[in-house]
Amino acid sequence: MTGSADSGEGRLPARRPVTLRDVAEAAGVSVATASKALNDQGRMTAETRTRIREVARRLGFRPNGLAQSLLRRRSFTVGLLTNDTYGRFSLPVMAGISEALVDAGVSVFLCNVEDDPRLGQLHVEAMLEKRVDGIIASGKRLDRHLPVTLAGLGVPIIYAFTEPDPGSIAFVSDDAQGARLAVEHFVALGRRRIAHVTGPESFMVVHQRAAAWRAVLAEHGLGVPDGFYMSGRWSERFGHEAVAQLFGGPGEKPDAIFCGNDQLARGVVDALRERGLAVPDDVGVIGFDNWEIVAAETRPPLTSVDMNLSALGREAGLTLLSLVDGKAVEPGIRKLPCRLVVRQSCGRPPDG
Amino acid sequence: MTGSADSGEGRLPARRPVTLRDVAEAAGVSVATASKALNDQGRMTAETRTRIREVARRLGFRPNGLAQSLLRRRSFTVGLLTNDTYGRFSLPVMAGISEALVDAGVSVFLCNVEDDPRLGQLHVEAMLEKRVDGIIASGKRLDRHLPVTLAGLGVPIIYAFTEPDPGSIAFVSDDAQGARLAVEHFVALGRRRIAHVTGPESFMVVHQRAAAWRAVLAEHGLGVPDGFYMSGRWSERFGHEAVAQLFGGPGEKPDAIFCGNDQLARGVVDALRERGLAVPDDVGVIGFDNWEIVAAETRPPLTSVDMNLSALGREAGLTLLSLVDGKAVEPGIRKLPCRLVVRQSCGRPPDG
DNA sequence: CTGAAAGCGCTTACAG
DNA sequence: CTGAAAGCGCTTACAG
Repeated sequence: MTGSADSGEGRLPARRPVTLRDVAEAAGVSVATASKALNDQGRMTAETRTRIREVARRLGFRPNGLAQSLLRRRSFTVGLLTNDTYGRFSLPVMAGISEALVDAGVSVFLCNVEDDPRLGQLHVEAMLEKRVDGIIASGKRLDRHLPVTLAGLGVPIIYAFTEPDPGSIAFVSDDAQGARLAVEHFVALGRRRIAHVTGPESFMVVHQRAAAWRAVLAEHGLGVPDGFYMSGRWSERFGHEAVAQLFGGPGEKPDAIFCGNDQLARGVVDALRERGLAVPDDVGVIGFDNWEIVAAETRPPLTSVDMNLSALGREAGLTLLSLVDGKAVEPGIRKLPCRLVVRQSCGRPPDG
Repeated sequence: MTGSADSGEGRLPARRPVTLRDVAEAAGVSVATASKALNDQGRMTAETRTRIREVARRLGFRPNGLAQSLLRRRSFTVGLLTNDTYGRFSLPVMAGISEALVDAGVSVFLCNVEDDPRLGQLHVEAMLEKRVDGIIASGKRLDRHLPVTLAGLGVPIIYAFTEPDPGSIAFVSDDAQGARLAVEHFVALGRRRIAHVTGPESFMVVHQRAAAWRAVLAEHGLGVPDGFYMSGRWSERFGHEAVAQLFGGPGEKPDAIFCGNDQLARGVVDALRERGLAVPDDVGVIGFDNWEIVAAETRPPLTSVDMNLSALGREAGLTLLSLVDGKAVEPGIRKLPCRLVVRQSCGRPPDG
């Protein structure tokens, strides 16, 4: 049969997309009727409806979302502002957001603003002109602003890991709870001299995690010997330096080290091994971030606190959707729980 | 002065955006005139034009991009399909693409398809409905397809690090050239027994880099002793295993090791140190990828081949823009050059 | 120099 | 049961 319609027709790039009008003409009805047939609106004979649908299918009709959006005053797009394109934090968050939204037919504009106000401005302008239904501002730290002003834009906004405007909604992991998980795990394993090696004190999370570490120790009647708290850089190198200090001098030595991130933990584990100390038998180590590629390659593989970033992204996405739908959402900072991923660096249970 | 217009007016989220009609009414002209005034079209007294502009500015008018796009048949959006959201390859590529496009007023839809055909389908549908001007398909390997069919979509497409459809345009780094850079650097440094430790042979790049390594050696009259080529996994662990084999048995020992990625190189460097071999004095090491966070923390810091991913992304973005503008672009696979980032693991020049 | 009209591709009351 | 009309917010010939 010649002329039979197959989905391969029309591979020329320059062709005009088929419009509703094309469908209507081919089916011998008005555009209005065609529209209603395809959207399950109005009343018409089942026969007419299926015939129109059949024609639409055959022609490869795909409604123009631009026209629909104009009418509905809803673009089914949201903007994702981020300053962490190279980093590993935003990624799982972005994946979670995207996953939550794609099923609602909502697409995400990726707006990498780094720390450049010009880029921020540019992207915000573009988003607004494209009439995004909402914005997610995603960063690396709750205590730092993105290089943009988002207040009073007239668009729903959700913040994730970045400083929110007053009265808005922000998502962040519960760092204190995450840290408790790690330290309590050590305690349950029978460790009694638990040190903490972490990043610079200019980071809010450094204080939150350290406070939780101290609190758990206190709750169990454990002390913090001099030098058991070490704040420095977020680097393997500082992990090495910390071990040199912790084990180099006189005084009490730790039997466990809770680290502020996985890179520190990696440095700590390597340094311990180089000193002839066994991990976890002599010293247990737990990291933070559960950065798979570091945690899994550490020898032994690293136990680490996972911030559930992609679940957090999903939550953020769904909450934005609620906001867009006009639902009322309580403002404030929502702290989502972390989980401990146990590998081999922390030690086995006493009865294991 | 009461009623003076300030940019802070209207912070209520539910307010209607101001339209061109609002501007026209406020300025006492027709919408047509208002449009022309703002777009520098048509002829009118300079006075009228500036007055209209002033009104628009005062009202905070921002043209509705949806309406403009409908008319222009150009949405000023492109879709970025990727299956590497968690990985480190797509990121710099995405950043480069985004950077190239933002200045042209083009926004990027982030479409994470992982390896799921359902997700692929979903995102392609969404992009098509939203009338993207073009698509960039970005992956991890030129020898693997994304889980989507992109042929015959009627939209310009650029491929980056993923298998292109026949007759289309793809960007990828020049792996052979990158490998040559590394091996020639070793040769220039006076190394004569250069081994190659790399990933699985199921990867096309493994063959391309290995061939270049062999070619450079041959050009300099250098041989490949038995066991100097080791193909395994892309992991630190395999780096360790490789060193154990290279230095554990009898036979000739390498004075340089070119590694297929930075994780391998990291494993190799660590293993060499553990054996008491000095890097770079006894054995030079060069990695591939220039994954900053690994390369910089290796002791000593790793010399590595950089694929210039973000420049590649920029090229891909600009090329897509040309296609969208209807310019003819030669199809084929474009290989973009790598560069060698010299740190300390490869050794200093003989005269250094 | 300015405005009325038509139209981008669709949807939604409202008639008939 | 189906269609004509109005309209989303804009732009662009075309009149005047």
